[in-house]
Amino acid sequence: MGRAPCCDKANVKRGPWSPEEDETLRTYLHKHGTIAGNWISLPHKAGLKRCGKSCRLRWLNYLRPNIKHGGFTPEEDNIIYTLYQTLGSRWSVIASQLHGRTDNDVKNYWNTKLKKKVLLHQIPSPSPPLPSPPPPPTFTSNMKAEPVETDSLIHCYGFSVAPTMASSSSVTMENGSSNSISSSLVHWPNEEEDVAVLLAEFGFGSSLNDLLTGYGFSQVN
DNA sequence: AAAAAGCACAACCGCCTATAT
DNA sequence: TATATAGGCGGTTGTGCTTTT
Repeated sequence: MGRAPCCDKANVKRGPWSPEEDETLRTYLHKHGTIAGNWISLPHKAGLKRCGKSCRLRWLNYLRPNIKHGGFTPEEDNIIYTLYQTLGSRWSVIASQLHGRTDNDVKNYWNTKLKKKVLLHQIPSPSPPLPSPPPPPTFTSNMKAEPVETDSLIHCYGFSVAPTMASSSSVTMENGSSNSISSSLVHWPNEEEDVAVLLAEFGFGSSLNDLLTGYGFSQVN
């Protein structure tokens, strides 16, 4: 049995949002907030003939305050390119490092413009090519993290990055052998959200310093 | 001026994950 | 522990605008 659809597609409006619908959604969310109730029931409560997912997307990508559209700066180009090289197409993580940008915006920008710029070498390569990450391990037990504080500043592609907490964990493989995984919460300067995925995903079997060095970071004392 | 092609971006689709029951 | 459900995400498509022929 497949998953039940999130809404009755025959009875919801699709396609571009009208200014009236935008205003209805904006007014409702200003009054009730985005966490009151849930997105699925929101359209009915707000009086919209839309799928809840569509409302969520419209709010997050267009109506939310402080959203920036278009006009990406060269600095933003570099950030996107750098993070794309490191993380791949993890647009939500990349967008979280750019104030006011949405994952959809960054994704569209990459697919329509930035990718071509890179092919035409209009974006300077910021560092030697990154090594291929090892394949992700398969876990058979829960990880136990042991936080290790580190206060070293690290430089990468022109960014100063401070790993606020490194952790090493013991993991048992399917074949019974054990190994360790290093991860770090990386805080981008002037950003509220940490990039926890940067090292955790690829860090299997290496120390934190080995990882950082391997990915083009150089330590600054 | 009209048609075709290209482009930008909003929106949808379906899968995966987290969480509640 | 299993199942159902909502949220979140990345890939893809649709649509309208602009540029080219």
